Formats: sequence, structure tokens, C-alpha cells
Amino acid sequence: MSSGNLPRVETADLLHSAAIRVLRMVRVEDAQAGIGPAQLSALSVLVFGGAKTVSELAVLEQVRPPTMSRIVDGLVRKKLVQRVENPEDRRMVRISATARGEKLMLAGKDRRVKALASRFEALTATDLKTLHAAAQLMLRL
Amino acid sequence: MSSGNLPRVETADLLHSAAIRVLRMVRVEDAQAGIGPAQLSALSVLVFGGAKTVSELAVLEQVRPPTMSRIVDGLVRKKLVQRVENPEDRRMVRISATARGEKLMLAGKDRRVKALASRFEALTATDLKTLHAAAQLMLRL
DNA sequence: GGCTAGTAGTTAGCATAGCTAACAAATAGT
DNA sequence: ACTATTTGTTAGCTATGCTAACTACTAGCC
Repeated sequence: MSSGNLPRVETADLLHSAAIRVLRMVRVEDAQAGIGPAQLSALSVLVFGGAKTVSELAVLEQVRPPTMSRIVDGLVRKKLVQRVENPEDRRMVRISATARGEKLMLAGKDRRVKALASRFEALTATDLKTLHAAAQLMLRL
Repeated sequence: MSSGNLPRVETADLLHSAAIRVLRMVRVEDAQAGIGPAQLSALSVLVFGGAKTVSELAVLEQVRPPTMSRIVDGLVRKKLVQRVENPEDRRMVRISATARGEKLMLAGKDRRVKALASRFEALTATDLKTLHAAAQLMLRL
């Protein structure tokens, strides 16, 4: 290991703590959504990433298929998503968000983003640029 | 709302997505810890923030006291934390991590940080500086 | 056609994690 | 001493995670 690894690890440590802190801050807003975190997260994938099969959702959400199957059950019961059969391969079931699900998700994300933006009050324009640049780097990791 | 809010909201949106993405990446490592996310998170607070009462833990973890009481039960059963009575006020119970709990937590965090640092391979020194500066800003929000 | 793999999803049964309501125990304030 | 408040737990519900086992369908092969 070269000594050049040190700033990498130190930055990773700091960024890890920072990400936890930011998500803890915004998570407060989720209480208003009226659905649990697993359902909220799965719905988010569907709304922002489009319709997916149960298996695809399970991989993205890092849970096993039976768990995702049941999360989808809950979302269907609340009419936030719908199961759509695939005529070409009747084993597969595509899950897509309903208009109601999309509305709930967008409102939730808006609350989270606004809560975070309100914490930016004290920042300078330079600070904002730093955060903007860092966020783009993080999204490309 | 002044038009100066736009970059704030846009940056908040981007940073929100970026934080989710980063934590999703490192969460893969937690499978090896052998304990659930709620117990892992509570243990983390105790290891990095010192001993706390059940109520304090509940506030920090954004759950209700009965939930935290049971999370602590699980950690006690696994000998990762211990309940310590307070002779001055016998209603309160301070929870502190055991040596075993501390070891498990530090190993887990190390895996997460290393997993994140390994994604930094392709970054320039300037990129690293940006991430470092951004992380410090995030921790001070 | 018909047999055998393999694949997608669900069901069943268990542990953990979230909640509210209700309770026990201890302390604080008259 | 009596009442109110505070801290934590217990009880009972729902939701979320797992593995094992099952159904239904598709694909490959002869």
C-alpha cells in the first residue's frame, strides 16, 4: 500500500459519516409519508427508474425475492403500484407505480429536498459549488 | 422566494441522491456483520458517541422508546452491549458497548470505509479534495 | 409430443424492527 | 403523604428481513 492511500481512506471515512448524517436529517420527513421505509424505497426505484420485475427490484434494494414480493403486496394493497402480467413470459410480473404512488413519492422527495435545502441557508456560493461538484462525483462512483 | 433559492434546491436534490447512492454502495458490507441494521446503527451510536440511556438512543435513532428497549435486548443477548444501573436515579439505565461490541463495530465500519475508498481509485487529487471539503460542510449542517 | 432443467414468483414459518396503549417503578413537587 | 412526572418495559399489532419449499411457466433435448 502506497502512502497515497491515506487521503483516500480519510476522505472515505469523512464522506461516509457525512452521508449518514445527511440522510438522518432528511429521514425525519418520511414520518409524514404514512408508509414504511422499505415500501418507500421500492416505490422510489419504480417512480424514478421506471417499471421493474420483482427480481430486478430485489437486486436493486438488496433484499431477497420473497421479501420484495411482500413489499410489493403492501404497495398493491395501498394502490401505490400495480402488477402487470407479461404475455410473452407469464412467469414475469412487471411492477409499475400508479398515479397515486407517483404523487406520494414526489411529495415525499420534495419534503426531503426542501428540508435539506433549508440547512444550506448559512452556506456561501462557493460552499454550494463544492457540494454540487461533490454530489456529481458521488453519483459517478 | 428569491431566484437565489434555485441553486440551493438543485444542489440539495443532487446531494440527496448522492448520499443515498453512497450508502447503498457501502451497505452491501453489512451482510457480514451478522446483526440487523437497527442493532448495528444503535451500536454505532454507542461506540462512537459513548454510553447513552434508552431514551437518548431512541431520540438519536428516531424510534420510540419501546422499540429501542427491544433493540437493546437483542444487543444484550449477543453480549455486544451491557445495561448499567444508575444509583442516583434508578429509573435510568445507561447502555454501553462491550469490548466485543466495539470490536464488531470497528470491523464493520472499516469494511464500509475501505469499500468506499476503493471506489476512489479513478479520482484525481482535486476530486478527492472536493469530496473532503464537501464532507466537512455536510457534517456541519 | 413428452421429459427434464432451469427460471420467476409466491407461500410458510421464523426472527427482527417499527408502532400505540398500558403498566411498573422511581423521583419530584407540593 | 399524595400526586404528577419521568423512565423503562410488556403486550399485541404490522412491517420487513431471511431460508426452505412450492407452483407455474419456459427452454432444451430426444
